[in-house]
Amino acid sequence: MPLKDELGFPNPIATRAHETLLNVVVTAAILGKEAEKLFQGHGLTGAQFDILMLLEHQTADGSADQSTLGRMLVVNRSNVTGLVDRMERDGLVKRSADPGDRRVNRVRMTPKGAGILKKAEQAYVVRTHDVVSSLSAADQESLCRLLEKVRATLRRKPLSKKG
Amino acid sequence: MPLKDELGFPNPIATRAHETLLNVVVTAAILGKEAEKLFQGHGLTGAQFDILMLLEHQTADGSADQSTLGRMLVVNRSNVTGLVDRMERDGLVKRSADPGDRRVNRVRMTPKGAGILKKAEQAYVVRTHDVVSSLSAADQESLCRLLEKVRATLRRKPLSKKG
DNA sequence: CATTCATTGTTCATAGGTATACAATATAGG
DNA sequence: CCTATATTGTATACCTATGAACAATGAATG
Repeated sequence: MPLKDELGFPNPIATRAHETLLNVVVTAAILGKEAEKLFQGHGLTGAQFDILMLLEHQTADGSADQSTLGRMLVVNRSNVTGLVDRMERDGLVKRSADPGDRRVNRVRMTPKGAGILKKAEQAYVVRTHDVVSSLSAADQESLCRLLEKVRATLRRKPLSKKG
Repeated sequence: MPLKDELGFPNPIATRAHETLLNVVVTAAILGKEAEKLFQGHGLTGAQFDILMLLEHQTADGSADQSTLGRMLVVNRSNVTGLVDRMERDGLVKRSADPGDRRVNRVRMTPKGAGILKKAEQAYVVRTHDVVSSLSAADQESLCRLLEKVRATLRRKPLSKKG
C-alpha cells in the first residue's frame, strides 16, 4: 500500500523525493513505537535497551563513558546524563569513576540490568527476524545500501554548506 | 561506509536483520535532525512544519480537526493538543469551533503561518532534492517499495499476536 | 611553568512523544 | 426516549531529545 493511503492522505505526495524521505521517517517511527511496546513487557524503554545493548556488545570490558555512548547512539551527551540517571535509579547500570580521567564516568551494567537485557534481547531477536522476514537477504542488502547512500550524501552536503 | 563504522562500533552488528532495522532508524534520526536545523532558520520545528504541510496540501478546505492531524502524523492525539497550543501561541494557526460537532476543534493556518510555510517549504524542496540526489529514480522506487514491505509485515504481524 | 584550547558531564529551558484517565458530546440500538 | 458505546479534546505524569551555558579537568603549546 502506498504511503499516501497508509497515512490517510486525500491527495498525492507532491514529489518523489519527499515521498522517499517520508517513507524512511514514517517507517522508523512505526518501528520505534513497535519496539517500545516490546520492551515495555521487560520493564525497559527503547533508549534503555539501546544503552544496555551497547554496553553488552560494543565495549571492550563492558563499560563505556557517557560521551562515547552518546556518539554511538547519535544523541547529545546531555541526553545521556538523564538516561543514565533514570537507569541508575532503576538499578540497571551504575556509574563509577575512571581511574585515568577524572572528568569521566564509566557506565556499567548491574547484574539486574544484564538479566533484563538477556530476556529483552531474546524477544527482540525473534521479533526483528519476524519483521524483516518479508525481505530476502538480497532485499535487506539493497535496503541497507540505499540508506547508506542517503547518509553518505548528507555527510557530503551538510546543511551549513548548501541549505 | 557500513553503519558499524559510521556509529563508531568496535564490533560487527550481530545479525543482518538487526543491521537492517538499525539502518532505517538511524537514517531517519539523522534526517530528522537535519530537517530540524533547516526549519530552525524559519522559526519552525519539524513537527510544526509537518502540521502546516498537512493543512496546506492534505485538507479539502485548509482546515482539519486535531484527531485527523494526529492520524496523518501517526502520533497520539494528546500530542496534537500541545503542538497546536504552541503553534497557536506563536500565531501560526488558530482553532475554531466546528459547526457540526461541538467536540471538534478545526485547526487552520493564519496568514503568518502560511507565509512562513511558503518560505520553509521552498527551502525544504531544494534540500530534499539535494539529499536524495544520489539515488536514481529507480533507486528511490526500490527504497520506497522495500520500506512499504516492512510496514506491511508489521501490520500483518502486530506485536499482540506474536511478540 | 603558564596559557590556551578541547572535552566531560551536568543543569536549565523548551519541545516532541506516549499512556492513561476524564468530561463533553455523538451515535447506535433497544 | 434512553441507554450503551465511541469519539474528541484535554490534563497529567513520564520519557526522550536538543541547545546553551557552566565548572572541572585534560592536553597541547609557547
